[in-house]
Amino acid sequence: MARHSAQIAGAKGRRSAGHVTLADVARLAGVATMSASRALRMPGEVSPELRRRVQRAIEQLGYVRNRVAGGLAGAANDMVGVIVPSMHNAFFSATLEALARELESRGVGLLVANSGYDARKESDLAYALLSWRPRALVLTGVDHSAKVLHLMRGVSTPLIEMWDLSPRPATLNIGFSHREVGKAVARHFASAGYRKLAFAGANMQLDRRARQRCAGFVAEALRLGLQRPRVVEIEQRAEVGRGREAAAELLRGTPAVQAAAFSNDVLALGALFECQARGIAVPGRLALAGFGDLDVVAQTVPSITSVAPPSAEIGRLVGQAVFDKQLRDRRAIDLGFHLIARASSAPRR
Amino acid sequence: MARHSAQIAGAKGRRSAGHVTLADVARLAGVATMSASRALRMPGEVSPELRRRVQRAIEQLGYVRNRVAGGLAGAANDMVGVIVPSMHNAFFSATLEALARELESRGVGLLVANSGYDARKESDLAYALLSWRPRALVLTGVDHSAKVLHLMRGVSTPLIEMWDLSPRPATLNIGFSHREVGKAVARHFASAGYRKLAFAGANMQLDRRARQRCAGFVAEALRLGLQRPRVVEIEQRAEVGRGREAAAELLRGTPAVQAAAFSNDVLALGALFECQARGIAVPGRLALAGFGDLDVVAQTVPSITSVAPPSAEIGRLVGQAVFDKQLRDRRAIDLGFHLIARASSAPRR
DNA sequence: TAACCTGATGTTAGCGATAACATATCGGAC
DNA sequence: GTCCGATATGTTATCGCTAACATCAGGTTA
Repeated sequence: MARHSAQIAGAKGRRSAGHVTLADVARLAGVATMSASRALRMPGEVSPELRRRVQRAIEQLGYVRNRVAGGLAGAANDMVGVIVPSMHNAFFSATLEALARELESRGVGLLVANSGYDARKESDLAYALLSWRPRALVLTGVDHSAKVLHLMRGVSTPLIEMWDLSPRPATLNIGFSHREVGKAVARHFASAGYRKLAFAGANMQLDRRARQRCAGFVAEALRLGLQRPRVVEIEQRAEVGRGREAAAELLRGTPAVQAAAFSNDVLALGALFECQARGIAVPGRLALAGFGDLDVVAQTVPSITSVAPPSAEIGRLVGQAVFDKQLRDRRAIDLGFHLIARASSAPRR
Repeated sequence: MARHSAQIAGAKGRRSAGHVTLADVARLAGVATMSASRALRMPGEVSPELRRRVQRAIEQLGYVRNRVAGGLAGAANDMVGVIVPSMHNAFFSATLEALARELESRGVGLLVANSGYDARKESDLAYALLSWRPRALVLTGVDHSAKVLHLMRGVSTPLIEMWDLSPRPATLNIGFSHREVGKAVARHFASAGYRKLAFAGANMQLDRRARQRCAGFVAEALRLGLQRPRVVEIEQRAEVGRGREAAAELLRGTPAVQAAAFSNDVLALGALFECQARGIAVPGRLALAGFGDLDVVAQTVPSITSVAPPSAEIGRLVGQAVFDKQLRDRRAIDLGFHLIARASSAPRR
């Protein structure tokens, strides 16, 4: 490790290895390190002359601020850690993008990790992220292993949970009720005249939110006096191919299902394609509804009914909560959702 | 927030604010701070007794390692900065996921930012990421503003460029040739008997890779003696709706286009839906091909021909390059791509 | 028994920045 | 001319950890 940053001083060579430090800048500018630091962080509080000299030295040396050192020294560590179950998922990407935008505007970085819906991995990742001393830790969902909660007890980092609401939140929850989503879809089908319903969900053992949507759907159907919806569980991640299989499965059974809700638009899309391949009329013979309001489901033929979650809104609000203690002290923020009725579930007859 | 984890612990309570430090742990364990540090980082080189005592103290106090301090002290700063044009894009998500997996296995974090295809934003973000002193900086593409390159000159951080190959790489490039992709699609159409070709691309002013695919497509069509393909430029981001519009536009012209390539599967998908809506036979009246090999295009009816980029492979290799200097010294790694012929471009007649 | 390893643990001195405090410097009021 | 306060800059002491070196047993070897 290069340690001799000797600096002949008279001839001001740049350190051969490593980065330029603020002290190097200050030396070149002929001022104290602290003055250089101030010139950078509070340009309004130093003389124009000092500002100019420091600026010139910075450009000359190619100095890049070192936030690691800054973080240690007491300046807030400007980073936020986020764990999502999957980055591949368009929902979470939209949230991440909005969150990143919100944070960037205040010079805060985004440290992301994905748990792959694995609780054990989630707690490992939470530890890893906390070891960077982020300003806040953001987790997806509200059901975490005891290990994660125990971890959080030892540190002063605020925890924010997103994309779901807990019945009894122990920290800030920003999301919406997946149970209500399921109920809304069931009501929608019922009011459009469909009586024989079904629900197909992927990854429901691991994805509590999908499970909740399913439970809400079934409960509401029963409450409305319909027969208990058939539930098809797919033990894998949501993929279009799985949606096709689920649709094939639903079409096999008797009595015939009239309307099927899916835990995810990706599955609903697959179901539509399966119907197209078999020449089954949608919604005539089978009505469909998804979840997520992916760009694509509005454009299919027929277009697919879906529920739009407030993905970007969640990201934005989480970003604000990072900086706003008052906001963080609210226990739960329900951002709601929108059911968007489209051709795939047009009223019967 | 529950704060009173007071720990009467004999006499020595935990510091009222902030986190537990390694010194606290060492004190409780009755050893020197350095010994605790060693017990954590090189458990094989300390006595079992010491390891046990430190471990117990850590559990008792809920100590969480502070990598910020570690980073400053000289241990490699275990973080990698990545800038992608968009997180919403499934291609880059797959790369990020693979990269994250590769890094996590070695305890390295992923600091991500998205530039939104904006060069100015990219250079700002590059600065912000570098200020965390990452182990490496990973950028998407090979065309960066002079500002970014100037920035890199001042620091010792390795730069890795991914998802494209430069004709004269100045740093490690891990990707494939987008020009070759365009050529391959043109050849595929030609060999399937299509003579009148077209290319529709989104965001081509900003997305050099899409531009290259287009250029390759056109060049190859000409080389094969076909007439110059019609090119439709969409001045926005790729969306399914834009694909529908592009298809409508293509179907309007004369002479009739027989086969259309799209810069992105999302557009191709839209084009298929537009054809479905208008009752236009695919591939009978119009053949289609996309790029990206999204999960969904294999399942549509008819399925859509696409080019599969090595998204995950790129992430994996970038992850390896971060740790492997020898790998990094290679200038370019061409991972190639696969054209997957499907029903949407089946041979004519 | 002294000189010499060897392996385990302790001590010291930073890493690069910033908070808190100390010290100019200047103009104006008396 | 002296004293004051306001503003601008410099000094010192950390922040929490780890590299490098120092120390100290306990067992060899001659």
